[in-house]
Amino acid sequence: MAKSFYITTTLPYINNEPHVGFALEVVRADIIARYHLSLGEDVFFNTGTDEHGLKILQKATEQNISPQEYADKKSKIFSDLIEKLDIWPEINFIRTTDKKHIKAAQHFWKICKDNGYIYKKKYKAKYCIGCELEKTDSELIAGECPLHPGQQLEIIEEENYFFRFSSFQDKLLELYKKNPEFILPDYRLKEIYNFVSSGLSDFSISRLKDKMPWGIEVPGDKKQVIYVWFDALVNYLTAIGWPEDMEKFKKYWPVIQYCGKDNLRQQSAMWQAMLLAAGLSNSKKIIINGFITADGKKMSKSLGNVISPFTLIDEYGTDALRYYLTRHINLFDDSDYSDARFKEIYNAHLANGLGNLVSRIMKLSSQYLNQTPFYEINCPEEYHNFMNNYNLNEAINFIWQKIGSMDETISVRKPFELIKISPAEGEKILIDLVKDLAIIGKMLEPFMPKTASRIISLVRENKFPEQPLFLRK
RNA sequence: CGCGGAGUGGAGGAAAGGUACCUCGGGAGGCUCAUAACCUCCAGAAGCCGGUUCGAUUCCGGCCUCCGCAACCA
Repeated sequence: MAKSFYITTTLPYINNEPHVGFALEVVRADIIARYHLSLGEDVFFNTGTDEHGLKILQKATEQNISPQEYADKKSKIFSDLIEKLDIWPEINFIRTTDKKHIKAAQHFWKICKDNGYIYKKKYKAKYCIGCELEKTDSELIAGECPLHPGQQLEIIEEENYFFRFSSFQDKLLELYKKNPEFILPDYRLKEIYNFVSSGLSDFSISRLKDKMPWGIEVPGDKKQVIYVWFDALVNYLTAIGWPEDMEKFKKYWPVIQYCGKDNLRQQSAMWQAMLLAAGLSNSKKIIINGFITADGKKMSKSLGNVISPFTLIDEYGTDALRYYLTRHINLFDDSDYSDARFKEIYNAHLANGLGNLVSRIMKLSSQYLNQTPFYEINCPEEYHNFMNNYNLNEAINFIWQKIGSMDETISVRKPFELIKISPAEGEKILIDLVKDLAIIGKMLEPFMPKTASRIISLVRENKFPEQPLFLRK
């Protein structure tokens, strides 16, 4: 039986348009998924949308539609993006408003409750009458709401369910110690270790339905809904059939997760504690991406510098975006984006680099070789090592090094000249070049699926590309 | 001392205890298979101050500067 492989992204919250950071996450996960597919593994790849909670309710109210309508509309945009990014078509797209997920989340709650990790408690919240919203301390400046300075905050008391996060400190620390590679990169493991070491407080996992009806009802309490985080995280289980199809679940669990650095705590501490509370085994690995900044600043709606993946795809094409995200965004640290840089990279590496190389080789090949040799294409060992270690950056660097050395070979060994003087020698060089080009195509498959298949079929049919692979911009 | 990250040629990035690499840009030459593409060569760099070391840009400490995060914010 084929080895199984389960990978997921975080579910983006649908209060805003998808931005390029989510594209980064899903593209990277897709590359890993496609790579494991190419190894013949039985891959389950999950993404979707996180759709409950106050912000969604507010947005829907603003637009005068029901939260479900709002969610349907927004979720569609995300699934369209998945398609446009050329993500593996068999990806599972889960919505936290799916019936199956709602049932699973409630079931998960019950187990945690039965195991004694959920309890009811009164808790005090600060409420700003101006905003008509609860405020957390971190939102306040000098004890006042920054939007309504001088106004007294009201203290309200509310009864909520709490999760005994505090019970899991030792178990979490043990998890981190035992699995030094549980989190990538290692400094994020250190970060979360410090956080958990410093002590954990229980957190609220429900909301009063009167105040916030847009959520999954707490089992056995019609007055409360499950807090959106607690519900959303369960999707990683629901996606692979839990709890109904335990056979499927056992086949794929545990999961490899991609997430942004803002999700470190939720994914690698809270979620892991939740799994322990439900008696399930922990995730296999969590890979933490950095952020993409825009011209040096954090992307935000108020700054108006949010980069839309749709715009980039329309301008440069899907594979160009996939290339940019994997090669020119740091694997783990923050990286800056600018339009000028994207264009520069597009022209230098895709048009002048890869695209031009394909043209020059295939021109020679189609002109001088009767047919291209059929080889079984095997990727070099180094490539596999990088891919198996999730080191997409090094893997793709390796490909471009190869491209560079092939350009050099053509200039230095001049097959275009040799073929006229000494056909046998010229042919031999050409055959090697074509063969290497096929390997490039093969290695590019997970990264740039369309481009890769174009290269491979050009080689196979021994054709000169009528349209350049990447037009100069 | 809340936690963490970063300061490398004109720009953006990488690596490494001992000739600092890549891309873009600048300069010079070459080639003609190719998308005015490609190849070769040249100029140009490590925030500041200490320490460890035969030797540090790399390790350690301090300072300065920048940037995240600070949990019920999804």
